[in-house]
Amino acid sequence: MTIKDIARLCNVGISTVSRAINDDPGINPETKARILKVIEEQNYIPNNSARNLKIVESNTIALFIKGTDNPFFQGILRIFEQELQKVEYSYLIYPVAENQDETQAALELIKSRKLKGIIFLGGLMEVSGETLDGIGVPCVRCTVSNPNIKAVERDFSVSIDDRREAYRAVDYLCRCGHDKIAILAGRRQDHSIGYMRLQGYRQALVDNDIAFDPARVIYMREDIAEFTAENGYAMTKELLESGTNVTALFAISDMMAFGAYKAIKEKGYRIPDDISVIGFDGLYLTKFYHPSLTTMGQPCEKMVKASIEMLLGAINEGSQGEQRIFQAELIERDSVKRL
Amino acid sequence: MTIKDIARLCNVGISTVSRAINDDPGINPETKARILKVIEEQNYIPNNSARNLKIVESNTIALFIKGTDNPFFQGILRIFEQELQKVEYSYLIYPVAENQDETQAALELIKSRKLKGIIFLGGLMEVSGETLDGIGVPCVRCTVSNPNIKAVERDFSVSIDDRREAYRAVDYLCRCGHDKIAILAGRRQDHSIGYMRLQGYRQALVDNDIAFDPARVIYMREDIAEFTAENGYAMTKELLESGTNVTALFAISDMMAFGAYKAIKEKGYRIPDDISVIGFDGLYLTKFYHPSLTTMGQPCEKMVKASIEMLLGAINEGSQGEQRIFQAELIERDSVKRL
DNA sequence: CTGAAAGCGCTAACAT
DNA sequence: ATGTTAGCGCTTTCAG
Repeated sequence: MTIKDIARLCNVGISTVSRAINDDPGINPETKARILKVIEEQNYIPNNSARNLKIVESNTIALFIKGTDNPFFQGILRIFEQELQKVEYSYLIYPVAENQDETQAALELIKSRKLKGIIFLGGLMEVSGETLDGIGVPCVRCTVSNPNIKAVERDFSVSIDDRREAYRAVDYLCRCGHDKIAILAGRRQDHSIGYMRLQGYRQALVDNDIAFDPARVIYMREDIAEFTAENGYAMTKELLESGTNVTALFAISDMMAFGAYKAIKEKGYRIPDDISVIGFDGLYLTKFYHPSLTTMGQPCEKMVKASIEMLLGAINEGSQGEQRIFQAELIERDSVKRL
Repeated sequence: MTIKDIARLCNVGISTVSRAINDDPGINPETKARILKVIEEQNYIPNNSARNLKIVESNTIALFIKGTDNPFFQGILRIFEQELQKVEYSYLIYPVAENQDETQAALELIKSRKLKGIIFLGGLMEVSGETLDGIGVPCVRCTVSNPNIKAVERDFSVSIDDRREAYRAVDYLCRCGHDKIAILAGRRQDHSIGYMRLQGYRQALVDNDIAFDPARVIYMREDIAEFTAENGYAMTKELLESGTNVTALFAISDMMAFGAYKAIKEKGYRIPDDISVIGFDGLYLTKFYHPSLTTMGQPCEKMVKASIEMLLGAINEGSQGEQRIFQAELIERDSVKRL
């Protein structure tokens, strides 16, 4: 069943059918109704590939997401879906596999779907601004902060300052009277958020006149998936069994904090009485742990809105590249004790 | 940059370029290398819409997923991604929005991408087998058990028997000596899994000579999202404040059990000493709650593999429709006390 | 307001 | 081994 068949069935030309489908103003309402009826009856569905091939421009933007299993992204994705509805562009969500090259996929989709712009969620940690520029349509990277990338003219990104927010988390612990603070850090060779959050931790210690103790830095296990509860659990167990004296724990992700909870409780310690815990991200479930987890909440809604706003600005007004850094919110709950 | 441009640049015909791109055996390796080099240099990317328009058949199957924010699906999705890699078909993941009609989307994609088959994850609760049959390519519904749908010839589905597994969960509670068992159930008007799991609960009570007490059935709150920790929290609070005597709690989803944990602990009760809790689904995080949550684990890996197997069977051998029902696994952990 | 016709970029016969 | 050509199903001038 093609447009031709419908045309024949209706005794009209195919362009008239096309007009009916595409809400073209210049068509007799009666003809249109008649055609639409036949289309309905015949269960005809236009072939999108053919349409995409022909059209010169679409009003489509895409959201690429790498790491659909990242719970932090899931919350963000939800907000995106909600916000993108409000926009005059149609959108498409493209989950990219861990080992897949999103730049390549982007190029492909831009061609075949005539994309107007792209938002990248996750991935692209190491990619240069030039590469992004080479994509040809405006791109904004959401929640990716990589200070190693120098900005180019049309580089858009929204993120938090990982170093500063980690600093704030640890500083908060210090101000609560803690001075034996451990960190559940990233992998040893991490140069991205894991590294930056560790930097923030160290600086906070310095500024609070607390000596840095390498024994209180637990690096992520290489043999377990990154940023998971499982890893946090193993790391915390390692810490607890090392006998290192600790009154508070900064986990660089909430998931890891959940793992830490488990390890701490298993050892019979109480949170926050024996060990205080602070997380990072502001996951939905932080409220539903006991005690509820104090955490640095990322301003997801703001970041999502900014991402969309920047992309539309770039598309519609050709605005200049911009790095927008948002402030996280310290969500004080019940997992940190004031000494 | 089109195939034509590449052809001109290489001084060959476009079909030769096409052959180079598509690994056609009948092409001089040197020519091919030369063309590929130019393609590389020029950053040429074939237009997929044009290709899809032209090709008669693809070897693509699609995974439609409705409810990307459902944590249970996330685990499944992960397994799917892993398993689909091993298959001789290429695949595509299509997240469908809550309000979107997946049947329509399916029809569209089948046309434009020449899909060979589809696996539906979530959604389609109410859809008839006939509708599915009308889609034209084999479809398998994964994790959707709806006894109201009568099977048609080419109806494929894999699921668990919600009624039976709920029965087993509650029966386990009974065998542990509990007779004051509450259920965190689905919405009042639920006719799907919520209803079936409630049925299983009631039957288990009957078979264990326990009187049914309506006060021990808490229906999901209408004003809160379904199956969430938040809802489970509110429901459990309601239960606890009602003064109803309860020694064990069956939550029809793990997320709701997480919410229940929170409510129970807030009231100062201990799990499992004061109240035992059993969940349903077997989420990753059940291990990382304290105490770890006893739950009816859905056999995700088996279900995923079966889904793929059935779909390929239908595609390759035109096999008959089939409803495959798997058994859940009672994962005994630390949240249920033997009285 | 409607129809005819020219491609969009590509693949797949069919020739050479 | 390579080139030529006819469409795939649709949108979009351009005429009527």
